[in-house]
Amino acid sequence: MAENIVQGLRDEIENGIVTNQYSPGERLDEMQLAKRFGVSRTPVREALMQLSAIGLIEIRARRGAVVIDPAPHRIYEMFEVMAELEGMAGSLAARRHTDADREELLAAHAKCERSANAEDSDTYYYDNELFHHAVYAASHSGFLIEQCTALHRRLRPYRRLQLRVRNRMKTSFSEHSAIVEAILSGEPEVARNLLRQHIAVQGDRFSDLVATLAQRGAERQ
Amino acid sequence: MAENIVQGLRDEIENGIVTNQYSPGERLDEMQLAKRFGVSRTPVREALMQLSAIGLIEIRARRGAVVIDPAPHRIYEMFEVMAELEGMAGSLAARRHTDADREELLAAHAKCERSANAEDSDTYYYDNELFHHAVYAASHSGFLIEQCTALHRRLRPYRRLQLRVRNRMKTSFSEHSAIVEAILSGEPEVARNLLRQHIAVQGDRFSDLVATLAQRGAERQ
DNA sequence: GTCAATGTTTTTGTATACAAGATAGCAATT
DNA sequence: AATTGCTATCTTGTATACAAAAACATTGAC
Repeated sequence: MAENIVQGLRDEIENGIVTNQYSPGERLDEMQLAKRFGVSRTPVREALMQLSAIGLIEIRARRGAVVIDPAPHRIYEMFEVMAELEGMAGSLAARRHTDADREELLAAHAKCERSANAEDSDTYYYDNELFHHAVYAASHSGFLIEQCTALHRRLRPYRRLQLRVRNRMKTSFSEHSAIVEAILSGEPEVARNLLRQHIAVQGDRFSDLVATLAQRGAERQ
Repeated sequence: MAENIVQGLRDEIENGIVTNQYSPGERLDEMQLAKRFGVSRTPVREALMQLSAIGLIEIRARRGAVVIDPAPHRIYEMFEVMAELEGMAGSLAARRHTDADREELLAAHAKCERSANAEDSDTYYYDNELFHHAVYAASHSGFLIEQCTALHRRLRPYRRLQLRVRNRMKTSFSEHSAIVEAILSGEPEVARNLLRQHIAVQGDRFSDLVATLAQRGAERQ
């Protein structure tokens, strides 16, 4: 579990939250986690502290930590900001990408094509992450890459839900094609707008999101 | 120092970093901080953990915490992202602002005018923060407000430095006027672009930034 | 039978103790 | 005189202990 216990705990718990193993609203008991991972409360507390700083859990004074359960409109807002940041990354990528970036982007895009054709949503989910990271990397802005990566992580659970919607994979892939085209042909504003559209949860996609959230809530009961 | 010790320590230390009391690169000794604030190492460690998650300090395994010393180009990247987020806030504000938002914005703008005319850079620094927060608030996107506020905080030390540059206050204020105009007359794209320009560290302003950073470095010696 | 009050238990918050790794200083050898 | 290796000390990382607050249950009264 990594050389650093706290780091490892943080990742482990974060993963548990992202994979819905710890559900939104669930209380995270320090002692329980400590016993489960075979450590004392101290590193557990420090890991929770970090998750709280990231915004994944909330620590209320003397009442312990609970997994944050954001309202649908808040998730919408998060996607809205993500859309803007990815648009920015795409715009910079169109201007700054190197040959190596080009290869990375095309490779990720090819992987997405395979998994989309195979209708394999788990693999597509993973390949899609590769694709987006390739765009971030091509922006060559270290800080932007960090911000995008962090927000992308935080939105993981919902992104996964969205893939359940019918045909979303195919649509997503064809949007990717246009994005690749815009970036590689060096059109910053086109790339920005396409990425914005690609990420934003607009129109029907918002009701889809709310519906899948409700479904997940029901599955938990 | 707040009801929550850890929270208080975090703010206190963060403030120390922002005001350059703890200089970039400086080692933060847990025992020293504990003695200074009259608490044990435990809450100090937890506060440092949080600062590390925010990105203000770096904790290297078994080597303690040091204040992060970002390279100029990284600060530039941070302003670049800030420009984009503020642009987004301005765009949303132009579409969504209420009468109350309008009052807030105009009030903050008037305060800026007074402090700019008085050539009082300390007051202007503060009123300028009010103004930008008024823009964030008018966006009515809770998540965006949080992100903007967090990044704004992190950029505080450099923002302060920039006001030292000759005439920056007057220029800043006249840019504010155009921004207010665009937001209140409901022109999202104009507001976005004006805010982007207002924040971005472009052209001469980048060399000004590097110069003032160097100056501050010299003052520390 | 229900509500309230009090006592118990559980859990968080902080302090301290202990272990292990890193740094620095000193000595010895080349 | 410089470099390397060893030892001592200092600092971090983790565990445990103790205090205080909140949740919970039990008992008694209406």
